[in-house]
This record gives sequence, C-alpha cells and structure tokens, in this order.
Amino acid sequence: MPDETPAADGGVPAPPPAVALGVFGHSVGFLVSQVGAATARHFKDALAELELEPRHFAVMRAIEAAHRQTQQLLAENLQIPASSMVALLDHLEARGLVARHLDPTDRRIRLVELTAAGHARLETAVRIAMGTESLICRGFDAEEREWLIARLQRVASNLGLAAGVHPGDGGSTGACGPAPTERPRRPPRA
Amino acid sequence: MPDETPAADGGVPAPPPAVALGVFGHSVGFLVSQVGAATARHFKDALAELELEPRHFAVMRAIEAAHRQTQQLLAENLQIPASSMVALLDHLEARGLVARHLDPTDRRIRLVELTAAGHARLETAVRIAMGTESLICRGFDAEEREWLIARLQRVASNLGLAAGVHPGDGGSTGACGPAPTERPRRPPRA
DNA sequence: TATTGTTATACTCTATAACTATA
DNA sequence: TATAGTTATAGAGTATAACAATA
Repeated sequence: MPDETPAADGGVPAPPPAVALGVFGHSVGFLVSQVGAATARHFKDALAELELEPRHFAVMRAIEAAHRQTQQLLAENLQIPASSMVALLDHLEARGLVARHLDPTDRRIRLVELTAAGHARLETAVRIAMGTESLICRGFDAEEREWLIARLQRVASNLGLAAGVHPGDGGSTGACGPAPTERPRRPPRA
Repeated sequence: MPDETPAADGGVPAPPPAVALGVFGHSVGFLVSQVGAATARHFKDALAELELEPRHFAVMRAIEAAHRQTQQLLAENLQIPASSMVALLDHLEARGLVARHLDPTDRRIRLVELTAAGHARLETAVRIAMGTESLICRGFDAEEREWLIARLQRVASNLGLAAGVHPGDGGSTGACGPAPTERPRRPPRA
C-alpha cells in the first residue's frame, strides 16, 4: 500500500479536480471515523425535531432498561459526569419526559423514571433511530447487514470498547491520563 | 427487534450488571458511530507524540498531494474554515514542517509546501496511521478487510459523503442549515 | 471594489470544584 | 465525616466578522 501516490509520473504539477486523499479513503480507520461522524450527525439532526440530543436518547434508554435508578448510577453506567447528568435530566424533566422522586429511605437520593410522555417520546425516537439505520444500510440485505455488524463488533472489541457505551468525543487533551503531578486545572477559589 | 427488553418479567427491580443497551449495540448506526469515535481518538492519541493532530495530518496529506496550493484552496478542499487553516499552518510552520511562499505574481497569495522535515514527519505519521489500521483490523484477513471497506464506502455513499473528506464533528446546531431569516450569530461591532 | 490571508471575539460545550442537604 | 445532587466557573475549541495588504 505504500506506493500508490500518483506523484511519481515525473514532475507535472497536475492540479487534481478534488483532493487526492483516495488512499486513506481506502482504509477501515478513515472510513469508520468519517462514516461514524456523519451517522452521528444525521441522527442528531433527525432527533432535533423531538427536542432531544443523542445523549438524552441514551439516558432515556438507560432509564427504560432499569427504572428508578439513582442519578449517580445512571451517570456511571453511561460514563457521563454527574454534573452533566443533572443538565440532561433537567432538560428531560422540563419537557415532562422524566420525573425525579425522592427516595423515602434516603432523602439525598433522587430516583429517576420515565413518564408516560417519556415512554411515548422514546418510542418515536427509536423509530427515528431505525430510520437512520435503514438510510445508512440502504442496499444491504439482512445477511450483509448482520455480517457488517459482526465485523464492527469485532473492531469494537479490538479497541476495548464496552458494549453499548458510546464514549462520545472523549476528553480533548487525553482524558485518560491520571495527571500524576501536573495539570493545575483550576486553582481553588480564595 | 422491538421486543427484547427484559422488563416484562413481572415487576422485579433486577439491577443489571451493566447497562442493558445491547439492542442498539446491534445496529450499524450505533456501532459505526461508537467505533468511529474511538478510532478517531486512538489515532489522535497516537499522533500526539509527533505534535500533530488529525487535522494537521489531513492538511499535510493534501499539500503532499498537490504542492504549492493556495491556503484558500486547501481550506476549501478540506472543508475547513480559512481562519482555522491559518492556525493549523501556523502550527506546522512553527515546527518547520511546511513553508509559506509569497506568490511572485500576486503578493496576496501564499503558496504552501512541505519541507523536507515535513515529508519525513508525514511518513512517520502514515506509519502511525497504519498502526491504528492494523490494530482495529486485528483478526481480519485481507479479503474480509476489503469487504468491510467496500461496505463502509457504500454507507458513506448512502450518506452523501465526499470521498476522502472527513467532516469532523460538524456544527453544533445544525451547520448545514442555511438559516433563512434567523440566527443572529454575532452582532456587528459598534 | 474585490480578494487573500490574518486577527479578534463571541459562542458553545463540558469538566472540575465548590456548595447544599442529608446521612 | 461522607455521600447525592446541584451550581458555578474556567478552559478548550471554533466559527464569524472585522481588518490589513494587495490587486
């Protein structure tokens, strides 16, 4: 694969009609990243008509899967910081899609659940997700689609990804680093 | 696919060990988005040791493909705003990887080209990209990999993507919208 | 006046730490 | 003192508009 650049034809300037990045357009890494970003954006745009973002969708699905969860557990499972979870749930609660109930045994805890409207909205969102799925899979038969899913699952496994957890964009400057001694981040207020 | 939620087993709380999002872990859309984001981050982290980001890599590849391009043409081809291109080229120029030359016939124009160091660095970066490729493709034979690439190219085509152009994350609030009457964006300075 | 490249700024997003209330 | 949730703020990233130089 190292030789394929058309620059070896002498020294002709030869301005290409478009960018000659075809070589990397022929790699799994580039394609999966390009297609993944475009798919995410398509879904985001389609979901916007429900006043939801993909993370709201993920939160609602997680609540549906296990009713009356703690906010903290929810945040932990989805790998979202607790303070972001507050904002996400505020958004959903303001639209009447989820409800926060005080735990009678421990009044620090809020148990979260979907309302009837939340269930209905989630059903519509699932239909939108299926619409995105059928758009991007246009031209595939069922067997091909299953094959593709299996290969993508293997790639996910090669990357050490947890099933069903979408890491989003991750931290900008290597969010995984434990920062042994540096990263002053934010000085404590005086 | 609609019925598979384990919530129909009565009313048992049944706290799941992990999040029960397995249903969407079995869709091309979710997987390609999840895997694409993780692949992009892996590549970004690997590239960081060269003091480069993926967009620098894309810019260098585009310059290599067509030497002595206008900054504007470069920005247009890669679908990056011109002001961002300035910052990217500043970064590369400060490290001696690219050089900006004044066009003798039109002194408004800067023609950009890779230095010798830039070529060398790009070669290393390509090797890093191939490392990411072989990591994510672990366990695939050549035929499977080609098959996967072909399917991903079809998905890209279904999404209307231009070959070789990575749209990144796109605009936060629907960057594709022409904004007929609204979006005050930024009021002109007084 | 139009165009190329540059600088400046405003906006969005999000993670961190302080804070409140409960235990 | 420790924990659940909340609020506030700092920082990064980036797109838009103004600007300077040249045509």
